Amino acid sequence: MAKKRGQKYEKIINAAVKVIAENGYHHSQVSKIAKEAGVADGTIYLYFKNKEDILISLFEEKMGFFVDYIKEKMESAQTIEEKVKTMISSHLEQLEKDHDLALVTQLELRQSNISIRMKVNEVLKGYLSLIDSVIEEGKESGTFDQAIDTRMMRQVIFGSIDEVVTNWVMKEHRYPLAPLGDSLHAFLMKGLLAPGKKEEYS
Amino acid sequence: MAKKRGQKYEKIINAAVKVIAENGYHHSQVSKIAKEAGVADGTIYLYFKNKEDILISLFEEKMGFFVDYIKEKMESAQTIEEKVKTMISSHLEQLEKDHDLALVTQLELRQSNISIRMKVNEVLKGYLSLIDSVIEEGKESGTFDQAIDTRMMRQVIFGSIDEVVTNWVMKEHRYPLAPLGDSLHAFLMKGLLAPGKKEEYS
Amino acid sequence: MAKKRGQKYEKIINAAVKVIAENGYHHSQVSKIAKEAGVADGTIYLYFKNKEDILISLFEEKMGFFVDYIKEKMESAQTIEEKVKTMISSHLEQLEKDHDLALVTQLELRQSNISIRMKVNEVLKGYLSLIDSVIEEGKESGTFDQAIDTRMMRQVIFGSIDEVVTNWVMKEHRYPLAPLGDSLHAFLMKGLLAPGKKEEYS
Amino acid sequence: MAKKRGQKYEKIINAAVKVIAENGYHHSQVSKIAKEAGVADGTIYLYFKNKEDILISLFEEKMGFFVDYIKEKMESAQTIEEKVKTMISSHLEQLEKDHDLALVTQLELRQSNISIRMKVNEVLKGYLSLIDSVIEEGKESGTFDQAIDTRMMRQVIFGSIDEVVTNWVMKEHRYPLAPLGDSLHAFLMKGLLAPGKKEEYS
DNA sequence: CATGAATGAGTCTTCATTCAT
DNA sequence: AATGAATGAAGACTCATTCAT
Repeated sequence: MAKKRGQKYEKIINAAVKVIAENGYHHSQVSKIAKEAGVADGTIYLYFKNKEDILISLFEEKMGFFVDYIKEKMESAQTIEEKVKTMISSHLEQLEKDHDLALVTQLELRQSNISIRMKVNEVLKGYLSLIDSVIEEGKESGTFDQAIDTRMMRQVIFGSIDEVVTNWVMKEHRYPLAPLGDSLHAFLMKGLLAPGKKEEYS
Repeated sequence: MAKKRGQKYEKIINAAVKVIAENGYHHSQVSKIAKEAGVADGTIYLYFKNKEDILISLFEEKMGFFVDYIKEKMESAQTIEEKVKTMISSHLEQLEKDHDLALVTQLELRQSNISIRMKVNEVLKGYLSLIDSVIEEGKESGTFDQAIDTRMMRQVIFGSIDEVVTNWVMKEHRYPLAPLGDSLHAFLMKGLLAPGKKEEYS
Repeated sequence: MAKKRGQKYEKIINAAVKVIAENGYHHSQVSKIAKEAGVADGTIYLYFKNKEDILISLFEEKMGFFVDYIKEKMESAQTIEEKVKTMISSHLEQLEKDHDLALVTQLELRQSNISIRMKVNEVLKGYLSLIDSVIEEGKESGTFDQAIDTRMMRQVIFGSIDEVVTNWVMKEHRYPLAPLGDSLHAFLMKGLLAPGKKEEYS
Repeated sequence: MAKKRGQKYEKIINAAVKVIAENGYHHSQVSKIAKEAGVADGTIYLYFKNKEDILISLFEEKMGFFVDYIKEKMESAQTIEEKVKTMISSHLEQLEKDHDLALVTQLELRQSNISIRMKVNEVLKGYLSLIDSVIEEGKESGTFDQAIDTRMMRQVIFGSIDEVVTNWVMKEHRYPLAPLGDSLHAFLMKGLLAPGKKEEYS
């Protein structure tokens, strides 16, 4: 029933981002999104099952591109340290480039109900797996401390970056975000590096 | 008008935690909270200005006690490392003890509208200041790296702990939370310690 | 149960007039009247059956005095014309003296429900009978036209005075009310006088 | 947003008149009006901003037609006396024809809050201006007494007619209303005519 | 007599979703 | 495929009144 493509599909997703960024999650009615997209209310339901589906699709679409971009950037990284650095910097860069998207993913979409947030977490798994694989690779190559609990470390890494971005959004993007990537990276590396590697890194 | 104390005040707050934990934020009607508290709907409004006020008061009340408990525990800590360890462990312990409260603060209350979340952030500031003061103290005593950006580090610490707790709640408390405090502490310390202190600590 | 006298009874009535004049009928809660009267909410119910009873009693009390005053003034009138003139002037004078009361009787109390207004009409009957008796007297003495329908004339007289007062209240008492009594009287007399009496009067 | 026309618009207005006439102002819930109109509750809000808007629109719609009808009838009147007579008779005739409307405009709508009544007064101004223009015309043509205060006379005329109608409604339409128009007219004319005109008129 | 904390019935309005055209 | 008018369920809050003290 709901076609997950077509130019109107894209139009509606982008309209949703704009409307939510401008009006806030709770003031973003389907009719407002339809108007912004230039379609009739009913048309929304030819492309999306329901309102929840718009939000989840929005996140899938944008986050899919988001993760793909990070992966692509990381491919040119040589060392594991560079990979971590690239991951952090491309995470920050992308969100800094699109204020609306940052506002929607960091603040507005988190006001949605549990069922949407569970689906959002599903989408996030791709990114979390990427982080996991980097940590594992570092541990296997001996660069990272073998004793590290991968899951916990992934939560720390993601939680740290996420908190930094959220604070930046809540401060209404009043300072540049990307520069924070360096100190964030430096800090995380200190915690990640294997005992013998510390000096090298320093 | 709204009396911020009395046994009914407490009863209503605790009823709100239970009802929200059981039904989710969006299905927690005032009448349901009143019923759980064993009072009439109208009685709620003798103690709270409106529904929003219940949620903010809930957070203030519980988070006030939460931070006080952490502060008290930290008083018996001798070294700065111990302080950080105590902070993390008492943060985790408290939430592990009260599953309902953890669910409400980590997931449900974050679905509320911006105005509530702004107030919640105000309340959180007490805790964030505590983290700041610990970092500053560590930097001044030479235990922590002087180069550390306090604000960013506070975000990393809070974001890490918060993410760990949120994951635990989302996994429906299926594993013990407190034990994660040690590795979290170990990791954060590695990032915090001043260059010369790393060996000592190890 | 409800005692229709005592100093608190008077206090509550006067408080009601003040509260309604200041806040409007629909924003005059029983608790507000109680506070203004300096008594507890529950005390109101020792003197009045219910809220409706306060309003009716207010009207009875004030209108009783109002009609008594007019009657008294009319006693010293010699001719029937003077009686009419005195009736109109003392009607206007009394309301001009007490802006709060005028506001309450002309505007606010008319927002009450039908059952109150029916009771209010009962109270008004005393005044309407007075008007009737003056008309009848005029007709019997030959001063007024015998052909006049007493009921209709009473409605015209009361309706005219009432409309003039209401307009004055709605214009926020911005002009003196009493002076209008003369032209009102002159007009009504022209309509009332018997054919042969017109010249005399002029 | 609110479309001020369409057959549903009319349906809802007429349903409101009927429901208010039958149940009284304070027992006329929006859902009751919707049911009577044969539409869903929500449909009301496609045509009216809110409940208040229904009542104001009702008055505007009906009173607009009411005044237009009187104006039209008055056009065929030759003399100024005939104009006054026509004005009074068509005022009474219209309300006598529609008992529900009379009940709503004379009693029920006056129980509404100040903001509605202010708007109602705005609508009434059209009628009051009409009365004013007749009085002015009579004064200019020498038929009416030049000394007459137009504003006061308008209040007397409107107040008299209004009181006569209100009494008729409160007596539950138990007697015919229109016949009262003649004596009302006769009375008002006596008061209005210029000194020299009285004999002519008689 | 007096208090005032507690009660609980009652209603307007929003907005996601449908479906006849 | 697209429209947009119509639907109708759902919930926070007020305030007159009571009654234990």
